[in-house]
Amino acid sequence: MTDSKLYIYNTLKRERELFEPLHPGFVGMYLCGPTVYGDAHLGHARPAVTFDVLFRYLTYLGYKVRYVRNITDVGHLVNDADEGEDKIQKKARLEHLEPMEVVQQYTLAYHRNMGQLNVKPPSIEPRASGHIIEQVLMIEKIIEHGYAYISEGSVYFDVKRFEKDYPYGELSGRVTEDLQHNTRELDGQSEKRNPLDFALWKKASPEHIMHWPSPWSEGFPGWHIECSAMSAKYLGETFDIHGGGMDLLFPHHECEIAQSLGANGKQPVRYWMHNNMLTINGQKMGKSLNNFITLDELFSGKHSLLEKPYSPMALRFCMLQAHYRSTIDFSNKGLDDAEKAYSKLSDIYLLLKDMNWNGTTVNLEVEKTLSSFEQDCIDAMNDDMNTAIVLSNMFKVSTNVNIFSTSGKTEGVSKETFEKFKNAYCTFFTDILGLVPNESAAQSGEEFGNLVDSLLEVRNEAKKKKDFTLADAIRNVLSKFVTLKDSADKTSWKHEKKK
RNA sequence: GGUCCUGUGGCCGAGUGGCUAGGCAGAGGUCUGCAAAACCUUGUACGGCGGUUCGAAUCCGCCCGGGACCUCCA
Repeated sequence: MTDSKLYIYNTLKRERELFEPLHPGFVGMYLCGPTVYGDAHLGHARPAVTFDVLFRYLTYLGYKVRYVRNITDVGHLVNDADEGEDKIQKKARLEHLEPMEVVQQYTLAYHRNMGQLNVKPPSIEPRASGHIIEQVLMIEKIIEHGYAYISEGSVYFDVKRFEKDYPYGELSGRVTEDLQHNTRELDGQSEKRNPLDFALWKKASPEHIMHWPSPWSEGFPGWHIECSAMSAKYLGETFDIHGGGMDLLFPHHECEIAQSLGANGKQPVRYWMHNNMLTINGQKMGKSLNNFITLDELFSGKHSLLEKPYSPMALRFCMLQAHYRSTIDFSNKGLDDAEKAYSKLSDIYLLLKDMNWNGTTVNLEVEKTLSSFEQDCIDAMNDDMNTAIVLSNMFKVSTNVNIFSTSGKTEGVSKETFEKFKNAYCTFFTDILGLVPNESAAQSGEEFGNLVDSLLEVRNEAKKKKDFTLADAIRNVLSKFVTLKDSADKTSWKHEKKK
């Protein structure tokens, strides 16, 4: 357990594996990013936060990490009713905007939301539309190697042919024979030799606005090729970590593997990582179910299912409290709990940040608790990124910090251990888990702070004179804006957004 | 229908063949003019039925419930 090496669950192997990067000291990771045809919703937040924490942790471990997260701004079908119309094109028509205008608008919105969640920007954020050439070149290679065929100006991946040389379905545990029976009729099916074949390039129908020239037709790339082409370009034909939601396991990631093997003859990814999905009040989130919550709606509280606005950090915390491979159920109660719990750890952070060692004795138990804190957190992260245990460790030490704070003495701990612990707590809170401390007095603005302090002076005067009616009246007024904490000698306060 | 995951105390949510998860809520107490905050104490849970084992909530089988994917989806 304390062997202090990172183990991650590899979907390909279906077990935890020791993480060893291809090139010592360097890590290449790729995450399937958003399709920018609509507002970012709760579902976008999960992989973004999950792999943000991984990115941060790998960096903390000393790796030089290149993190690539794409923006999908071409292709992708909506559903049967849309007859294969390009998502982005459809939206553009509805809003009478240029497709790239829509892309820009939602890309900026996505970035804004990610910023609110304190998700770090990736090292490279490539766009599918900017890598048409790379995709065409990759398709050509696949054709050359005999794993794809041209049909009516479109190019399809030949799964049957591919299966003669490589296994297909390993990642998702699919057996092609079973899939045959369960495949539905889709647009363009007649052009395919086999229902399992998937498009690498699609000829654009006349009403398609977004299309590019290619050796086969004016058209657009297939649904899966962009990730293969862009990950290979920036991370190499084989790289370390590929992440995404479990829903992308099949067909998306399966197809990525097939394409890369077909083009380069190499397994593209060494560790496949998949975050689980989320539900709303126990139900799958989906537009048709009317429980689809965008991040803007969550942060503003403007959604019929929400009782109040929830802060980005409440959401982030909520996700960190669960393991990334478990489903998370969102509810007002769950978010309320997360908000309170987060606020508690945030208070501890703020107290600790400005605390200096001034102890006189060493208590074995306190010393032990605080000295093992850092290693306990590292062990938890090393165990397939168990952020829930990290948070649990943080709660365990919160009592110690509160006692230090109320007593004004860091009693029971050696200076060395205290410094190490303080540093570890702050590092894990902000740098690794990526939490931003709650708005403190200092951040509320000087004037606001002065006003509160002045009122508290009056209240303390009143208290001295035992005029509790006045003192309580002031407290009642203030409690609409801040939370007061009376201690023996002074009253501290915390700015909090009230319901 | 096929493939796979899952069922933990009031709620959320880790974990796991014998040793404390944690949070929220609740109860009692300390402090306090009162309250809040903080601190102390308190809960003996692992869907059901069998099996393996010295020992299972943890492994196996069956049953029941929930979910995901198989079609764009994070």
